[in-house]
Amino acid sequence: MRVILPDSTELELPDGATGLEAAAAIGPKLAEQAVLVRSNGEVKDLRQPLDDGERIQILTTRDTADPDALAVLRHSSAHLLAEAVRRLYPGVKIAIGPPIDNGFYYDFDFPEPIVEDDLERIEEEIRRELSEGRAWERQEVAREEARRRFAEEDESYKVELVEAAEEPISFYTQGDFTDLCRGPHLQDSRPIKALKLTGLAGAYWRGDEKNPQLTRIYGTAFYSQGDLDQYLERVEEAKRRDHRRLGPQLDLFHFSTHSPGSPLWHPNGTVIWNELEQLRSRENGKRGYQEVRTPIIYDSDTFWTSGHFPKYEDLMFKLDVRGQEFAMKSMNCPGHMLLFGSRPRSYKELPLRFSEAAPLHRDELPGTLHGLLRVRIVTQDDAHIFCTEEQIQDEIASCVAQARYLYELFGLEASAELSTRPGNKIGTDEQWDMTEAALEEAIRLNEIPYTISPGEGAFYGPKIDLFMDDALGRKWQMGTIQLDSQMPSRFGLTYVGADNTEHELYVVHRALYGSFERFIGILIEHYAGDFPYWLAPVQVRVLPVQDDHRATAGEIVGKLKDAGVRAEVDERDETVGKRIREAELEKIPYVIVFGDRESEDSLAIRARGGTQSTQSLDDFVAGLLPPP
RNA sequence: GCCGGGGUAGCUCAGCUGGCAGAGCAAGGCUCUUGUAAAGCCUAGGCCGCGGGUUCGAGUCCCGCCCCCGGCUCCA
Repeated sequence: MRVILPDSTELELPDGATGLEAAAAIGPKLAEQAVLVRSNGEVKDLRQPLDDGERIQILTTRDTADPDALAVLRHSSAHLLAEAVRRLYPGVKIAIGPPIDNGFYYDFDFPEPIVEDDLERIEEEIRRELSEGRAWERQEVAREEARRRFAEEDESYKVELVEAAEEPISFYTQGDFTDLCRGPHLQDSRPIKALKLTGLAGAYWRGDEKNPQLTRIYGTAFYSQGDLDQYLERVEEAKRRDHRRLGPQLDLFHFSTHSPGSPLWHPNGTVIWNELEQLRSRENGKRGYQEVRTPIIYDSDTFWTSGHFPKYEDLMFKLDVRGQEFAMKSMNCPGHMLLFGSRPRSYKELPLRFSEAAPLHRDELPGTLHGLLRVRIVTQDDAHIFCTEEQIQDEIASCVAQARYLYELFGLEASAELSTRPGNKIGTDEQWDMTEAALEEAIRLNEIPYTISPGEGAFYGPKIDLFMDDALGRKWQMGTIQLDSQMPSRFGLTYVGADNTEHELYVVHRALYGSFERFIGILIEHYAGDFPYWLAPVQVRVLPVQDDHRATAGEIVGKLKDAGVRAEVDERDETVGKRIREAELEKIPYVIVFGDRESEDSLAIRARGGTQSTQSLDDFVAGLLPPP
């Protein structure tokens, strides 16, 4: 048989040859450094036979940054971790141990709980394994045999996995440790040059909180110590961008234990909020949205009608109002439904787009709160578009386009997730075909990378969720665009068509920032606090050099303010160097130093970061960019 | 909510096996009249997260609670 190499040359091999044999046929050094085979985007273990005509690429220990090469290294590292834990903690049960984005983990069921300090001795044990050296053997076994072996060892989680495992079922053995595993794995442990256990956490078996909680040990591994050092440095750098650190530091907001999960916005943070609010208002205005204001609290009947109580009751704050139960809204839909239903509606009014940025209160579980990214007061840039069936496609497309425009404005990169029909859907398959296709087309048209989550849509319609990463690479849902016919019918809403009869009404729920809180959190990390000029809380600071420059500096600030610039003077009795340093730490876009050498026709402008120029006041103001 | 780690001055942190609570920066005062990332001197600042317990004595040990951090679950 023959296989095709990356440079398109063909390699003649005996039938059934493995990746390792292919590597050996090319050169002994390649065989020594090989870690896995990639063919058509899939990865294969070196010990598995190749197919005739297969296009293959052999990855080696020198492909240190290749995601597949790293994954295999980390997967093998996870097995070393399991081996170590099994030796150190008799009676432990092992669950699963996959590679993940920045490392790997393995889940265990310990007879006695372990603590963080235990990681050190486990890591030592792994180091010992590494110095002894380990090699991986692959073995394919019958399901019954696999089940028997794990049952004998009392590895109940593995028995469960065997039931669900796809054929062929394979085992990998290193040292005296054998694990059920699809592979691929390294040939031996020599390429693992750097390994570190990074954390300890609880994790539910199979991700279901009804299942027992296991102990997850996180780690990471690299082909070189330098790569590990670099990775740790990147993590440190990311921590410096953390909005929970920068927010209070830049005097944007803080959290108080008197209202957990609800930020208190300082003047600086409020400036940013208001700029975003105005942007929202301008953009919605251009697209035919109408601003509305609806109540924060409603009686319980409303939430039974809307369907929020059956599903979200335990995350809603409830109130006793003179013996009657009320609740604070966790979404704007009910108010907008009531507003729409205040009088009969004609097809001539549709589409009708109501927008409102009202605070929503959600009683999120304490353990889930996370700075601005997960809060109990959520201010969505919400809107509900009431429309006919024929208008759905255009309205969805327009929402996605607006989201894309918005994100590009900030240089943010989003990814989308399309959630399709669930098992308990209502409506016909033809309707779902139509609406799912409409949503997918809108995403594709706007060139947003996306994945499909089959069955994750609401029972009344499919949805698009838009995600972004924080500084540490964690994904957060931002915008959401959801199609719905259920809510209007729950509130008995229809419209009168040209034929003078009532018709089924559709509504598109959409938020594009997602929430102001989360969006600002992401922006802080995205810019690392260096906001673009139009968002910067203080845009220009003027520093008089000596006392007798204060008067003129004050006049310059006055003129800047008249021109709409957020300017202030820093006339504190500190050296110029100190005041510049502080302006830099506060990340103010422009500093103007004003002394004997300057005049209004010739100002010394220092841009954030240190570049200096000389400009007249008028030229400087003319060069400032207005908000988008 | 669950697993693990934390909470000491406005901020960053030290405080060994229980024995008078500390540093740097920030703040306030004074001196200096200042030129593109930190002038000098002085001063003040603490319910050691909250509540209970053990002890002659608790920041330190034990129990409960709150909040924060890393995850899980959940979610904009």
